[in-house]
Amino acid sequence: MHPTRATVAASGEPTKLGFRPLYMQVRDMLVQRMVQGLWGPGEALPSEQDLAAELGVSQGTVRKALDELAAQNLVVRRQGRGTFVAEHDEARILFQFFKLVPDVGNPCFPESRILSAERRAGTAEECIRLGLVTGADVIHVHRIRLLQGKPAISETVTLPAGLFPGLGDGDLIPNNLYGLYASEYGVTVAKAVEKLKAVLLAPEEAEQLEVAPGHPALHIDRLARSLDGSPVEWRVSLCLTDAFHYHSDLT
Amino acid sequence: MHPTRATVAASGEPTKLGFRPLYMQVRDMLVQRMVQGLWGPGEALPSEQDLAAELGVSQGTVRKALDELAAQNLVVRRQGRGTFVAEHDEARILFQFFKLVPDVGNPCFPESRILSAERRAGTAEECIRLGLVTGADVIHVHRIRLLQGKPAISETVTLPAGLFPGLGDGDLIPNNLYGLYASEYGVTVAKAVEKLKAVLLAPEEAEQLEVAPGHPALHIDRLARSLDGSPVEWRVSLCLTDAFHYHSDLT
DNA sequence: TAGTGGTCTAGACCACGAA
DNA sequence: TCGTGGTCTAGACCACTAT
Repeated sequence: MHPTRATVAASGEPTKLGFRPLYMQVRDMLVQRMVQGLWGPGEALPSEQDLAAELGVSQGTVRKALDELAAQNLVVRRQGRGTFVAEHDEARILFQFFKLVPDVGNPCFPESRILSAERRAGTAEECIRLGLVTGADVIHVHRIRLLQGKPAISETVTLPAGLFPGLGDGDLIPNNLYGLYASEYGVTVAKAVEKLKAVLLAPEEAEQLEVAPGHPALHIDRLARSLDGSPVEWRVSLCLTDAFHYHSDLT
Repeated sequence: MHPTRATVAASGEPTKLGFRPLYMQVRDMLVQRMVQGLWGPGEALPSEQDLAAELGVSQGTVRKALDELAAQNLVVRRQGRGTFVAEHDEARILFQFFKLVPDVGNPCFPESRILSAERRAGTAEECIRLGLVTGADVIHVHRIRLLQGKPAISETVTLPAGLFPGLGDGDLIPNNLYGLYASEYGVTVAKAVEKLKAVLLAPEEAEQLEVAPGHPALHIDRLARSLDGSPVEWRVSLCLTDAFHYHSDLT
């Protein structure tokens, strides 16, 4: 049925050195198809049996690939229904990407008040962080985010303009940006890295957040990456942590 | 070979309602044995074949159980050698439990300077956080931790005295506390939850960290839990984040 | 009832590490 | 050389969902 080492999708060479386990090849191919937008967020993937037949591997191998994708939150498996591409709905954002929760009460999604949105040449730092050539165009958004009705976060978002044509040109900018990236531009935020520091607010920042200058705030520097690992968004947030805290699970 | 639903370890009932998949039962039993100290940190577990034979399940079922434990960092699998109970060596602490890293350079383990260590009745808050009855004895340690040779963290650690008899009574308190808990008291820290806030340092705290009062600092409140989920340690850290940051992976 | 993912088994061969 | 975990297969039955 199979040679000693089958290679999915017949990449040509007999894969002597540098071969990879079949299930990893299957996993990578499935990711590739998601990147290409073959299946959009919320859509069902083919069944394990169908994928196995198409790729010429056993169902167990497809299953192991899908299990890994599920562990990375890239797909959601539902018994009796199928396997679906993960969506960036508010529930997922809340449990995966938004770590600021009230000291008392349940996690909640912040409202947004846009202060500015523009397209311009990126600064040196912006281009480096986003992996762009110096001087490439970026989209820059500044907004205040409210929790429990009060200003809690001053947030600046910087995006590669090439990935998001037309974003912010008069359009409304929705509260849930990752959902917009996915639905309008086919860009899926798959993971992010955050760097946290404690800082003092400058007068301007303090005014936006309606506290006194010199008030302490949590400074969060986040770089979000897409399915293929390329930088998609650089986001810097200044968070008031008087009634909230950043939740971190060490497992 | 097996009834419709085998139950590992013959817990008596035929497991009608509330039965659990075999691999979960196997996983829980393995955790139970680690809790009991049957295999100490760093020791090898029996091979998959041996465990399968002993428990009367297939090797695949044991494997799935072990894979889950490996995903939780409770065991480490090494091809060709065996499966080992995870240790709290500095490498693991560094990648799993110590998230404060230099802005430039590699993560490093902090040195410690003990300021106080005492055994006393716990405060109301301490007893609540640790799940103890009001007024139970706790061990309280206060130390300054140094990174790159300079004070960076003021840390207070509170433990249930009952779990750690004799700790701090003249003994040296090592740098790596989780290693001590495991090796001397058979208590394995398996996971923890942290709450982060930005605060201003009070005069006394500032003096200990050799900065000016009112300097911003990252306030980290950590509750660590053992294999069975019971609270083991409450730790509050005040961290200078001028040259360091807290690293958080969102995956 | 049909189709999906979830569990469990049995057996084969491979890659790695230690003796 | 042997024993370990790692990969892959094939097939069975179960639980859940939709129709």
